[in-house]
Amino acid sequence: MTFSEENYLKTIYHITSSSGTEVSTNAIAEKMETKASSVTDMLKKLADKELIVYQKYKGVILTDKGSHLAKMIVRKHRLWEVFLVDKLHFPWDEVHDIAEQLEHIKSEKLINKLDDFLGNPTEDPHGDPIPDSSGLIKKSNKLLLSEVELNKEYRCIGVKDSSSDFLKYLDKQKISLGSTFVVKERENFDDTLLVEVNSRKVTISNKIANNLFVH
Amino acid sequence: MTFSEENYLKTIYHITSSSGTEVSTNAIAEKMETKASSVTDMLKKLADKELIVYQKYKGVILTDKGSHLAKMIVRKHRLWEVFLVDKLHFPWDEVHDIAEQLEHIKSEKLINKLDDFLGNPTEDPHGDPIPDSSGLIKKSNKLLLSEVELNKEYRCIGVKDSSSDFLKYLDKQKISLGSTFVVKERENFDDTLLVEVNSRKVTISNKIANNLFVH
DNA sequence: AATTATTTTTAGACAAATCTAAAAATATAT
DNA sequence: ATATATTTTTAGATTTGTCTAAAAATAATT
Ligand SMILES: [Mn+2]
Ligand SMILES: [Mn+2]
Ligand SMILES: [Mn+2]
Ligand SMILES: [Mn+2]
Repeated sequence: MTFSEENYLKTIYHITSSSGTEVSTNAIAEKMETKASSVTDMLKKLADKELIVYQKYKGVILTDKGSHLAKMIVRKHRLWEVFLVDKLHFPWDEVHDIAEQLEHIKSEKLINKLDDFLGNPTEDPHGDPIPDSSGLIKKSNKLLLSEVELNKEYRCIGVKDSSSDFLKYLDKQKISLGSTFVVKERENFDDTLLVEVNSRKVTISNKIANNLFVH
Repeated sequence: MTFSEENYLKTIYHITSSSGTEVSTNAIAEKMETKASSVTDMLKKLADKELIVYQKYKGVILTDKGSHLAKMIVRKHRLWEVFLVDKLHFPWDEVHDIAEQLEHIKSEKLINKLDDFLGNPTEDPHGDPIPDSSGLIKKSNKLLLSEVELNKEYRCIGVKDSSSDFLKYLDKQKISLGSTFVVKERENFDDTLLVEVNSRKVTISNKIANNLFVH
């Protein structure tokens, strides 16, 4: 598999797991910042290799084979992210781009040894689950901070958006995975929250609250 | 730079540092297992980028810029090899192929952090020197076991050939970097050596002795 | 139901990296 | 010095992944 094929597969996997249904040509093109015509070309190739089921104009879904391969790429991506943060002490907002490269390194033995070296982590630095070597994903029942009850204690377990901008904002507000949240007030007009973060009062907009997973 | 450009640059660097003079098209083609015509095409590209000095039919040499870039690729290759052996406990004969992939990962910050994480090693698992971040290489005065005096003690500090076959042979004979050698006898007919390896008597052919660096 | 808008696919072009076959330059041998 | 052999370069083709522009299919509106 080429880097390009792997990137398409991973993108289709990510869109599927949030939408659930068939993935459209345009949705792929948008996420990959490429043209729809390029996507169509690649879909034919992936269909030939039986990694996706593709019917003209109908969108695509991954086959079992394609889904497994996609999960293996995600596994590599997230394990490398753990390595970069835990071992090399990269800040969590700088690891994604490097992991985009490392996820294409081909060696099953390497990734399994890396997994052991890291202590078989189940989550990456952004709280996303790491598939195990057979593709199994431990899913946690997570809530968005925006949907949470007042005056109950929650722990931050992940971020929905892991853009550098958002992660740097969280650093500035001293919010990280493991922080405790108690929502004290919800402003009716714009759903802004008044939250105690590790007992420190912080005002959090609805947009921010919509991108923080808690438990 | 593309992977292909990096591989050509590295190959030219390696041939230069053993031969010293201009590198011929055919020498590159042979080492890269490709055709001379493909090499010519790439040489034009590298010359356009001022990474090599190229005159038709005259062979090539690296510019300062090209030489520095080549050393940075070698640096990455060897640091990753150290990581694989020291941290992930790969056997030393399995790391080269994986490092061939990892050497193309682009991030200066990554490689410098990796360097620190590994304790700034000066040599890779095969005894080859690791250029520092400015391209400086600490060179050691090493001898081949085949050229050594009788009844003097030497230490194994590197291998010239690092093919899997040779490294596995050394594992079988329990020879590794740091082993002590005392050559007791040299057979005149074929230069076979009788060597005490860590006080254990071993017969070593001339071909083997020609691929072991000692000090 | 017919028209308009959007999405998707096709057709054809292009850059990168490779190849084969042929031509040109250089090196070797008689 | 001439002929022969080797090395290197060019010419032209191929594969992969991309693009633009146009055509075809599907979806949304009137
Ligand atoms: Mn990521
Ligand atoms: Mn992540
Ligand atoms: Mn190597
Ligand atoms: Mn090495």
